[in-house]
Amino acid sequence: MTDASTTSRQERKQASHDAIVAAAARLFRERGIDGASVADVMSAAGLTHGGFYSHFEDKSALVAEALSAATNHREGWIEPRPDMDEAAWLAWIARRYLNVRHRDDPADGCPFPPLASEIARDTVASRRVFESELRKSADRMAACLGDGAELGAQDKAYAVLALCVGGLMLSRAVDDAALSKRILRASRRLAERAADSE
Amino acid sequence: MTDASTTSRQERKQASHDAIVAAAARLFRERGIDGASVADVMSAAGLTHGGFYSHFEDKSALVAEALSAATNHREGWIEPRPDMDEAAWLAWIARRYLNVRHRDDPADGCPFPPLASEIARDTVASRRVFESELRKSADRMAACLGDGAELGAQDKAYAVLALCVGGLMLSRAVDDAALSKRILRASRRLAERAADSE
DNA sequence: CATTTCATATGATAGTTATCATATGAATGG
DNA sequence: CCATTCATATGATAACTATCATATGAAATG
Repeated sequence: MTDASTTSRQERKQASHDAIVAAAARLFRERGIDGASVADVMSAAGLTHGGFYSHFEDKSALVAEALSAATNHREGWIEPRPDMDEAAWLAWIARRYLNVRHRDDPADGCPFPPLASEIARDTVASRRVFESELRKSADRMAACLGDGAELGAQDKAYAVLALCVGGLMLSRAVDDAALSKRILRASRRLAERAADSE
Repeated sequence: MTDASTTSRQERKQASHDAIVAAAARLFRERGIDGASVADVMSAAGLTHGGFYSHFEDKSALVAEALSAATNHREGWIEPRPDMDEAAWLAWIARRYLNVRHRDDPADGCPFPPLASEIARDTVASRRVFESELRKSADRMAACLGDGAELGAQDKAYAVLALCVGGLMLSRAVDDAALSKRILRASRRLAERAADSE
């Protein structure tokens, strides 16, 4: 119960915990929640399946932590750019999100598009985490936007997030590369129109 | 091999086939593809699991047919309204889609939000069907829109679809009812801005 | 150094899954 | 009517799932 020497055992457990969450964050985004089993996650974390339940209550608890970890890891994607006006910033942020590199790398990308529909059917706890992470993203985005007559900065943020999430999802669900790019580009253009030019 | 009397056997098989597809279209939208087993679907269609493989090659073939059936069933949601100008039509169509009734009834709603992310990981065949159905929706929508300077009617259609799909998905993934409504409302407002007012 | 603790591994369990094989019984076609 | 076809039911299979129980071996403690 000493304090100064936080034991190596605790540290190792924490390291395992983090490895499990990191592996889950990648696998869930890549294959979906149902598509990645507990054993898959544990093995991707370099462990065996048995120890899982000494780290998490159940799979859904892991879902919540993994979702949180994935968004925190990507927190920086919404950045203020004082050199830009609102329209330019929207064009910039939309381009940062709606592009083929992001489309083709779900494991490292935004967790909202691949996970939102499964989270919608998951536990209340998971939905609360999703909500909290979405709020954070919207707040960060709103700080870069101005209030317009019909649409406040917060509202703009939620709408632009919806557009980004939907655009990326649709671009991943079609087969034709040209159409996929078209969806990305068209969504970027509409995002710019969230700006109020007064 | 007579023609006039299309035998009752064929008719019954077709009826069963249709019942399976209809049940799948509902269940997949409600629970996701992984969330509805072949046996679940067959039982919802009033049949037992065994006969499934005399109707479909495999589960993925059913996914493709169910997706197609669901979109065809909802084909009418995109309607021309010659009495409205572009902005009014966009406000009207967005309101028709982004509302709490639709949000709370996925089994009868648009299949894109609940299925897109799973389809993105499914077979090429499924993605082709998704693409084809998305194209149909976009074409119908584009016919009600005008070409603008930066955004053609088709592009507007894809962007508005992305916004609708994303907005509905996010509104389903959060727990707080007020936030959910806010997402719907904000997305509707942004949809109106797809209009070119010249 | 002996003992206890505990993180993880190994090994079950019960349930679910997609898929296949065979049985049944009604509709067909001679 | 008898023989055949065939849509569907019943029943099996092998793989996979989340979860739990116990074993093991290294670290912590006295």
